[in-house]
Amino acid sequence: MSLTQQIKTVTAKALADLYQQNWLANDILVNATKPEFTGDYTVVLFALVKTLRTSPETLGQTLGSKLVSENPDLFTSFNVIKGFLNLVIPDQYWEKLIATRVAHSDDALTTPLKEKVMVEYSSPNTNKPLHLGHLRNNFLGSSISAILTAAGHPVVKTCIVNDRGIHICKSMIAWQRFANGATPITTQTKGDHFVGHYYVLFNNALQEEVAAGIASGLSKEQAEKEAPIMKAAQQMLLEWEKGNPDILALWRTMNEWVYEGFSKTYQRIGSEFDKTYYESNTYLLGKNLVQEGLEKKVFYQKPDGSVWIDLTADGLDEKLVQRSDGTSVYITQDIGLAEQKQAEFNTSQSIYVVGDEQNYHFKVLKLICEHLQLPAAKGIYHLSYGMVELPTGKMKSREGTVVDADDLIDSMIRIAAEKTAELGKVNDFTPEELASLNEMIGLGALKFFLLRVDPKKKMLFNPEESIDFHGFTGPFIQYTHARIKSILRKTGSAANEKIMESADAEPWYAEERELAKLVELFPAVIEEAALQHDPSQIAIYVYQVAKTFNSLYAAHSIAGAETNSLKIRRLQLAELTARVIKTGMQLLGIAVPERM
RNA sequence: GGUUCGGUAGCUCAGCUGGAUAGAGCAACUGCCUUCUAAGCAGUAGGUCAUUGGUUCGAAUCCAAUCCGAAUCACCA
Repeated sequence: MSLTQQIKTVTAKALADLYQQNWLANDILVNATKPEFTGDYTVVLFALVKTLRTSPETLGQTLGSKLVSENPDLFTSFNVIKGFLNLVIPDQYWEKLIATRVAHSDDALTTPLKEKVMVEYSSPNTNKPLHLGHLRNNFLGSSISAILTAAGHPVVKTCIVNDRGIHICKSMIAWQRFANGATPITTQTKGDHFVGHYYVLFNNALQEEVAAGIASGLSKEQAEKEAPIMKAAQQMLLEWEKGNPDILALWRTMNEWVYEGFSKTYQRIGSEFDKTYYESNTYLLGKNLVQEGLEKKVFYQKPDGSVWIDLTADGLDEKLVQRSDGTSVYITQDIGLAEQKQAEFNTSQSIYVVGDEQNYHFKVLKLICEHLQLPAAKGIYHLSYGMVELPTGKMKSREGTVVDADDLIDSMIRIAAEKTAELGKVNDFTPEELASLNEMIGLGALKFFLLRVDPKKKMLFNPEESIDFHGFTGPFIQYTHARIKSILRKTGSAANEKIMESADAEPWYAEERELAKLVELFPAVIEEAALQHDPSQIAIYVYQVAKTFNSLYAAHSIAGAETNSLKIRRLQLAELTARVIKTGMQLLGIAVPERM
């Protein structure tokens, strides 16, 4: 149990004894004491005063003395200021805490097994390479999976690849017309970029045709509809659906090129999946559910044959679930896939990591599944995240304002390499070690940058300013880890040393105590991040840990501590800090170096 | 227009189950490397928490209205 939880529990018990009133532990507000006051944790009394009908001062004194006298292992003293009961935790508590923690190899993961959850993320289209927005998605998806795993949930990671549809046909048409048989190999291009290039060529050609159409007197919409290359793409989609072997062969080939490119990027950024679904296999799912919905009278049919659901009672609109020509729409496929995944993995929660532009879609998806009384309905959870914007505004692939994922990663690593060379601290590294370090730092900076912000919020990426290796950044934390490791290499681990218990034990310095408090919090932080589906809480926490350690480092010598017991204490704290940083960063998908 | 989300320091972001004098990083300015890694530490300066009203012992946090911004409301995915 966490320390604050213990404080809440004993406080609730004390209140019950004193006033014969029952409080839930969680009704009691316990905060970290503000630095300007004496104490470590503070019970806020105002809320209690009302029902107990005493003054805050009286309650504080009564409660404080009872708490201290009955829990000598938790509190040494207290003071009451206004409505705040400040409690002082004894040094022995911290002494015991680090001794226990340092003896366990696993700092975070003490939680029992919980329900199985599914995380679906990444979900790329196969007509163009990944960009910055996909990176936020991938980092969030892998991080939240790691966090849930650490919190005790078995996790199934899935990915749905959008491998069919008009957008792929666009790349295919353009390739047929403009490529002259070129391939990623002949052009020495990464496959996803190669295919993306033809998507761009398609749009260029379309623009020209639309311009010509407008010039000849058509409206913009008409011109787009009538453009020959667009018609060709639509024709191709029909052929694909009919199973035209030539089209299917080209489609397979081009998708393979893309997958080859994707897998390189995925490997580099550490995205992996237990199960990959392809839309070409799943897009017909859900059709039977339309029938079922009609029978259950959840859906209704319009005269033209289209099928709808009326969600006005839920505050939404009427929503189409099947076209008048009998083909299914996006939402229908999603219902079908949700069912399939439920049947296959039977998870209690299914988390979809998808941008907030689809908030409405997922609201509808969940509602329809509920109306159909599908087993999957309850567990659907949309982990909605905000768009990544540039100083110039939203990224638009058509306008060429996207930040390409591979390019960005390369440039982050290049900058890391420049910085590493400039500092010259690892000149003895082999070229391989150096490359791996720079990759660690460059990717660490990028991942941390994208994960340190609350997922729900949109965020701004400024290429000039966002690439920073100082302050609240990945490299800062990696650096702190390397720094600790450097000390431990020189002194050896103190994990197995025992601090002599003596009456005149060294008192704890403020910096040491702050660090111990943070270390104590780690499991609770993981729990909360898992509950909120929010990696940024881990990022903020790990940063605090690193910062606090650096303050301690600057204020007190660790290896050269004044006494042996102080030295052991600080070494153990340092070792725990390194471990917390390492596991914490792992939860963000970020590796941490021994030296940098 | 409806719905949803957001507006906190020059910039990027924390804080939001109501609690003590609103915090970090970047940028600016001062100091600190002859012993543990200066990708660091300590400090200065920077705020009408969009606005107005309400709820109460207490509001950045809750409620209402207004202003500004974004997303969405397709027989697209």
